[in-house]
Amino acid sequence: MATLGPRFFARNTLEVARDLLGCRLELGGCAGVIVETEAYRDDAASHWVTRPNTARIMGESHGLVYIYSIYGMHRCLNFTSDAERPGAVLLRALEPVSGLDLMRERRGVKDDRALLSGPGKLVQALAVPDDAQAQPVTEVFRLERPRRRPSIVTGPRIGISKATELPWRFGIAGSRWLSRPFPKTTG
DNA sequence: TGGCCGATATGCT
DNA sequence: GCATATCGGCCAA
Repeated sequence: MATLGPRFFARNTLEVARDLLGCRLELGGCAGVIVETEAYRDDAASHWVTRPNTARIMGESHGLVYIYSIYGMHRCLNFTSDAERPGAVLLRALEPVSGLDLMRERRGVKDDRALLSGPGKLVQALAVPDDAQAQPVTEVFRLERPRRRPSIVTGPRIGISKATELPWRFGIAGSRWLSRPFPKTTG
C-alpha cells in the first residue's frame, strides 16, 4: 500500500483533512486509523492568526509535523498542508489497531475508547516525541492510504470560540472512536 | 449519562 | 495579564 508523500499534503487543506480519514498511522509499534480531523487555514480560529510566531510553519511548509501545547499539560498533533496558502490539519481521533497494551499503559485507562479519542490523548498514547516538530510527516510516522474512501460527516470544529460557523471538522460516519459525536446528519 | 469545573503553562498583547 | 484547537474527576439525576 502506497505511503503518502509531499504531494498529498500540497493540496487544499480541506481535501487533505478529508483524505486523511481512513489512513493508517503508525509510530513505534502503535498504530491507529484516523477517524477525525479538523482543518485550519487563515481563519480567525487558526494558529496562523492567533499564534503567528510559532505557527509560521503553517504558511511556510506542507507535509511537516506541527505540534503545539495547550492548557499547559496537553500537546496536539498537526500536519501542515497546502503549498499555496497557510494550512494545517489537526488529528483529533484514531481507532486503535495495534500496540494496544503499550497505549493502555501510557494512557492509564481501562476503556479502550479513551485511548485515542481526542487530540491530546492520541499524542500521549502514541508517545509522539518533541523532536518530531517540523520534521516531514513520513519520516516520523508510517502513513498509509485506505483501500476504500470512507463516508464522511462534517461539523463545526471543537473547542474554539471564533469562526464557529465553518464546518471544518471531518469524521468517519458511524465510527465509535470519535472524540465526540457529530451534531446532525451526514455531510 | 451529561454537565460543570479545576488543573496548569505557553504564546502573545 | 489573559485566552486557550483539552482532559478527567465529581456530582446530580
